[in-house]
Amino acid sequence: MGNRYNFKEIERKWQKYWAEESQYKVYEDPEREKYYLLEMFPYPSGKLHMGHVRNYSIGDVVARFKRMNGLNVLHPMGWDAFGLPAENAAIKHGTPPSKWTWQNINSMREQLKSMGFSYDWDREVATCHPDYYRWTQWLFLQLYHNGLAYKSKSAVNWCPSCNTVLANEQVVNEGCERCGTAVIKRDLEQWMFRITKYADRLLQDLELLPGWPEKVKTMQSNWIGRSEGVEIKFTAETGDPIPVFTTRHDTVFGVTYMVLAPEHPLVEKVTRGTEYEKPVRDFLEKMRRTDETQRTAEDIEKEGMFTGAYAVNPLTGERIPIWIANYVLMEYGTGAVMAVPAHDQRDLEFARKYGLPVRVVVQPDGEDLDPNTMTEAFPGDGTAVNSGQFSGLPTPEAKEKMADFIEENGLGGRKVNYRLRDWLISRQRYWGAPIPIIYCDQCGAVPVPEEDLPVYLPEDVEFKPTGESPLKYNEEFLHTECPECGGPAQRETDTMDTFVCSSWYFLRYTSPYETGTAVNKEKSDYWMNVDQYIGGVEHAILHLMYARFFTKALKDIGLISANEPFQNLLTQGMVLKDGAKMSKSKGNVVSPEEIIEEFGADTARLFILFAAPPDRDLEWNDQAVEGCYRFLNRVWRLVTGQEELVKGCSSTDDPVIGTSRDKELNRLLHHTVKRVTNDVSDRFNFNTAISGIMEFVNGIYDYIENVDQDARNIPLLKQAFQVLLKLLAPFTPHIAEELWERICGKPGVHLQSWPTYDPEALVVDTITLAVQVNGKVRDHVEVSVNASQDEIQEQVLALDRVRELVGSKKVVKVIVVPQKLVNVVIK
RNA sequence: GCGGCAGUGGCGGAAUUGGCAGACGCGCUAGGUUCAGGACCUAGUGGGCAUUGCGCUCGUGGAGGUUCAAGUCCUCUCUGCCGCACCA
Repeated sequence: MGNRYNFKEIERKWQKYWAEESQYKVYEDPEREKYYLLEMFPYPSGKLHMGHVRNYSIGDVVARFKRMNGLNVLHPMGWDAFGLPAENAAIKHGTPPSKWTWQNINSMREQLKSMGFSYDWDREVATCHPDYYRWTQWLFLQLYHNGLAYKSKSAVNWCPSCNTVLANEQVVNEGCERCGTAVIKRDLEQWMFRITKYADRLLQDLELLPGWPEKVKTMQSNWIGRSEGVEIKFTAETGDPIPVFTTRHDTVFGVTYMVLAPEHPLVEKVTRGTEYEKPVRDFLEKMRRTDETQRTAEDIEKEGMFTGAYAVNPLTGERIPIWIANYVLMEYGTGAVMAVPAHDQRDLEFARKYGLPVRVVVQPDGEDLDPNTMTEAFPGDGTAVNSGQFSGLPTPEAKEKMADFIEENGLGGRKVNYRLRDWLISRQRYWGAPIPIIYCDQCGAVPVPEEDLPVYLPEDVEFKPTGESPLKYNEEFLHTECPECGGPAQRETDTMDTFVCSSWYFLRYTSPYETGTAVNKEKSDYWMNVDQYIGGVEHAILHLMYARFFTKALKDIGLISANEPFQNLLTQGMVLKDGAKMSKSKGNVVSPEEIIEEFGADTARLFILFAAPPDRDLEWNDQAVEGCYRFLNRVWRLVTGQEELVKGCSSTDDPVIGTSRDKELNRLLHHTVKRVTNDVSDRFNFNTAISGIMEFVNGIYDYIENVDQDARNIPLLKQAFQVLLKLLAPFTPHIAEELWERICGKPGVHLQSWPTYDPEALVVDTITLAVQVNGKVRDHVEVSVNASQDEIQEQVLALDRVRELVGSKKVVKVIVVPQKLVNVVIK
């Protein structure tokens, strides 16, 4: 091999070597401190994109760094392999989803390997493999037996284009998260996970996660949407109870009407046989139609209709009309609200539109609301008025007293409501883990016995052009025996939401070959929690909430000990080109393959880590990529240029420092170690870590250029080169290993201990202080590092420049900031 | 509307605890050196004014304030991005 930086040859060589040496294989070792580093596993779409490269490059730096710091690092990789694209490809090209998926996995695995990521490939999992989904099914059964999985008929979100139901979380702007098609409501019987049982803990335990971004915690907390209030029992004149949930029970004296959601079961009952029956039915029909199309409109007009019925306010005994309106949601609270137009903007708009009365029951301090003219509701705190014995109380107190009153008199009670819904996991799709349930005419829904798992997904299937699941027509799959009575029975043909599969994969990595259970408890106890999780912020709610739910549920069932899955979370920014996210439709995609081909994996990694801090968006810049390539060439020339001089890595003695040049280089060396260590370990600021290494390289060049060959301190240079390669190792592993082999005679830079710095070496004799006059820098002064404040002050005041500026003015005071500057204040 | 984040040269970004704004890199300019080929080396590079000097001055979205000292703290305000959005 010549002396040029031949990245292609080098990268291939070391990837092969590391694999042969099994350098990244790990075992549980109670003697050693563990570190579980995890990046979100990819969907095997076929090709790695820059987002993956960024995610996994960040992770690999941390993994390699922690390893060099002596930790036992678990760094696994796998495939989130079930999902719709495989089926779409099957319908389009006739390739079976399984074949398509495994081909993609194989080619993406090769691409990951060509980046030099240090995964323990022996722990690889794929959620579509029977050895994996068998345990997904098994976990479903555990949830089922513990009352956390149930079947229920309800109005669900249906995507007519994907031919499946969607979880609440997968509905974005009233459309399908995947294809954007407007979602419609259908009444279906579906399998659900009782995540609402964990609502409070999911919310509370966010406090146990100081290592998560505030943004993600806020999003989860908003999604859970906890609100404290009171449920009050209103009663219709028909005798039917109409409970309402409110957070403003202190305004109950201001209720002038009530509103039911259009889907509320009482609507039909109270209108049946009355003159209102037909108009209400027409209205509901109209609502249902707009529901499907127009719900995305920004400010849809509040619309409603009187039902002809009345209810009684249990606190006042007042008779109030019952309306229906589009702004009341059946899914939240009780599907009915008490309307207080003076203190709720929606109620006020509605009241004004339909001429309903407005009554003020809270007066703000120093104001006097007029119910006849007010155009904006007053939702704030004030003093209760027109509220019987509660009048005169400030809002917080009124809330307490009235809640007590309501409870004492049996009119209702305090209640906590959540926005979070149970997790609907049934999917009417083929390419997913079959739900292990059998339907028997005699016995009903019967869980598949654990010993019969897995319920295999048949792989030779034919797709209907309609996109309907082939499982429905697969006789062999469909027909079975009832495990209870042995009679003929049918299998559930729905599969599980792929988010179920990804809600526990981090546990499987801890014991991927375990055959007796989903997770080996001893091993997961050693490895869990994940110390650092890295991935895109787009999973802030769905995946991260589901994984937290699973962890808590499995802990309660006794399968694991962890309460939270991910101790620290880093959400990386997007990779942009020309200011926009890379996408095929915009034509601004840069493929990782091209970059690896042109500049090598080390350059790709270096650029992506150098161009921006990991949590920020990163703008792709071809020229800056070349800049990184030039830097690696510069490193290459530096080390190979001195190769003969600095050969040999056996001596561990510190070099003897003689000249001031030596001292300078030595100080830079220790300074760089300190800086890079801090940047990588505390802050994950790889961009500044790399700039530190660049300065170090510049410093070594300076030394070589300014010191004659025979005057160079060879032990010092040796140390400098070794430290440089160790610092580079986590970022650009291949070139670091190649150059290490060249100067040390054998490979192994990644097995070295991370360098430490000597605080002594950082100490200098003199330091340069900035000299300010009235806060502006006017001069610099060199002072002894031991100089006292008085000595420094004296020295500064004696400076020509300072004396000139002071002139006849008076020195008011002199501020000396040690190590930094001196400010002379004059007047 | 509510919540979160951000705004610094031509560009990506530094400034970790209030202490020299612009590290490092890209780009650009000039010079050198090879042109064996994605070069390399040296010097310069925020604006304006001076450039026979070493200096002066303005400058971190905007306006105020606190301080000897503010990108950093406080008040108000503008802009952009992201998330949620009839949740009673």
